[in-house]
Amino acid sequence: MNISVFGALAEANRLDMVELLLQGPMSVNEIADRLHLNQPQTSKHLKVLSDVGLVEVHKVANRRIYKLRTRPLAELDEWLGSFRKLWEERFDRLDDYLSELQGQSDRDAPAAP
Amino acid sequence: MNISVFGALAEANRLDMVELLLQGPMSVNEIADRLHLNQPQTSKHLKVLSDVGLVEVHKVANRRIYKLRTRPLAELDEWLGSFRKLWEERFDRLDDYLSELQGQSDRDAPAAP
DNA sequence: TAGGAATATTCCTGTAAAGGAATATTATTG
DNA sequence: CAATAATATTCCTTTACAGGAATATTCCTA
Repeated sequence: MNISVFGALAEANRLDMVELLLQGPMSVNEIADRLHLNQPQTSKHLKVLSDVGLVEVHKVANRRIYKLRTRPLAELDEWLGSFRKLWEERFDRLDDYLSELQGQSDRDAPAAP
Repeated sequence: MNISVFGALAEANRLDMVELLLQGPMSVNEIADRLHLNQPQTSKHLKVLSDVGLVEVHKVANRRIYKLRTRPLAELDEWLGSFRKLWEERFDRLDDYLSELQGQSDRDAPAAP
């Protein structure tokens, strides 16, 4: 898992951008307008997103069209896969750990409290 | 989506902690040892994880056992769901957007320059 | 209750990063 | 080529935060 993706998404405006771009590719000014940001900030944030591969740019005449890239999100999804069993199957090794802590002596453990 | 989760995971040691805790609940010193961190740093990072709900603590005698919480990860998974179609079905609204930009006038567009 | 684990907290410092404002750059169009 | 639209970059200031070191706290045990 590329940790920089988390860093990029850890900023509110950038998270908004990513969600906005779900609607489709968009120019800088369009993004700025929709999110009520000024243009320089928008460009800066887009650069961060671009650096971590969350968006790609396409030059079209005067404008730069930013488009969401699926790859990093797919990788995030994959990473989450390791954890998915945590909530799909009941996962609670706490009890195991606790009895392990106590020297796992008492063989006849009590039922679930 | 709670953005603070991204913030918490945006730090390498904390990401390591979360992945480590996938193996099961663990005490502070155990975590510190395994990740080659000192105890104070470990406690600090665990506090951050705890504040965003990624872990929960159980007091056992002298120790504090930290355990992964599924909720925020499940929510992250759910959030990702909005994007999942991006890579599952082909998703490329760029062409649509481009022709939309050009006023969709010229029906017979030229090939790539 | 004193001593000692296990853990949390505080203080300090350096650094990364966000926002504002101004300016530079690139490309279009007349 | 001049003027202008669209976007990127730079400079500055402020703030958040990670790491180190020291210390406080909590809880067990003899």
